Amino acid sequence: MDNSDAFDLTDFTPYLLNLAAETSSLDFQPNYKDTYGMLRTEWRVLFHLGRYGTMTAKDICDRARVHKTKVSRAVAALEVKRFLKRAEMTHDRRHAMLRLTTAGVAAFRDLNVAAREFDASLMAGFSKSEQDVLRRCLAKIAKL
Amino acid sequence: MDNSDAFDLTDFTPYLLNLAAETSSLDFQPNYKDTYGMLRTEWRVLFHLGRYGTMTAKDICDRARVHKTKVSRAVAALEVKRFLKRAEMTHDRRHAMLRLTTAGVAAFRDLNVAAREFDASLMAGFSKSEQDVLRRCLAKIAKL
DNA sequence: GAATATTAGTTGTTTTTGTAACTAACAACG
DNA sequence: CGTTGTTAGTTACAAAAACAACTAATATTC
Repeated sequence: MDNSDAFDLTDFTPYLLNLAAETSSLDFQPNYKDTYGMLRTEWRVLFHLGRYGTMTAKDICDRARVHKTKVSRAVAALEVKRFLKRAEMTHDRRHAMLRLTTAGVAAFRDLNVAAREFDASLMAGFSKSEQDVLRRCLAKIAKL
Repeated sequence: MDNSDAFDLTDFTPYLLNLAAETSSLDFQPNYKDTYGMLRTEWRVLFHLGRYGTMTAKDICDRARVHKTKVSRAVAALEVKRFLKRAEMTHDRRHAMLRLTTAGVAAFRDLNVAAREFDASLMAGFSKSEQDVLRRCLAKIAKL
C-alpha cells in the first residue's frame, strides 16, 4: 500500500512551515497570554501600534494581513483591558485613530524585549547567512 | 510614540513563519477542499495512510503531531466519505487499523502529485542550497 | 442634491479548534 | 481474580476563527 515513489510529508514545505509556525508560536505564547491575558491577534495589534505608532484599524488590517473582524474584536478586547484608546476623527467619523495607553506602551516595551530575546534564542543555532536565507525565503513565500 | 529601537514585525521569526505557513496553506487548500471536500487535518491523515501504509489513529497522532481528538474527527469524516475503513484488531479491540479504500488511494495519488507540483513551484525561485538551508532551519525550529 | 456605491467597522451565525471528562479494553499488581 | 492503572478513542462543552450580513459615514454619479 505505501507509495515509495511519493515524497515524504516533511518534504512538503507547507507542512513543515505549519509545524515550525505552530511550534514557535506556542513557545512564545506564554509571554502575552499568562502575563497580560492577551490573544495572539491582540498581541499583533499591540505590536503594530507600539512599533509603528497610532493608526486606524484598517491600517492594521492591511499591514498585518489580519481580517477586519479579528482586528475589530482584538481592538475591543485591548480597550477593555485599558491598553489602548480610540480617538474619533472629526473630519471622517467612520474610522478612529487607535493609540496605546501608558499601560499599553509598557506592555509593548516588555513584550518587545521578550520577542527580541525569543527570536535571538530561536536563531541561535543558525549562522548569519543561514538566517538571511531563511528570512528571504519566508518573505518570498509569504508574498511580502 | 513609535519605537525606532524596536525591531520590525517581520524580524520576528514566529510572525514571518505564520505568514508564510498561512499563505502557502491557503494556496494549496483548493486541491483537497474543492475536489474532495476535505479539511486540512483530513488531508494530513490521508497523506499519512497513503504514504506510510495502514496504521492506527494513535500512530498518526504521534507521527503527524496532531491531537487525538482532531485525528478522531478526521478519521470519522474520511470514513463517511468512504476514503478509509477501520479494521478492528482481534487481539486488542481498543485500537483499529486504518486502511484507505480504493477511492482513498486514488485521492491520495492525485493529491500527492498536486502536492509535489505545488512544492516544486513554491521552491522554484530558490537555489538548491537555499532550499536545503530553509528545510534544515524549519525542521530545527519545528523540533523535528 | 437625491440615489447609489464605497468604506470602516461591528454584530450575529456557523465552523472549527482546544480542553476536559468520559468509556471501553487491556495490563499489572497485590 | 479484583482492584488499580494505563491506553485508545470518543464525546461534550468552551474558546476561537471564518464567513456573511449589517450599520453608519462618506464619496460618487446622474
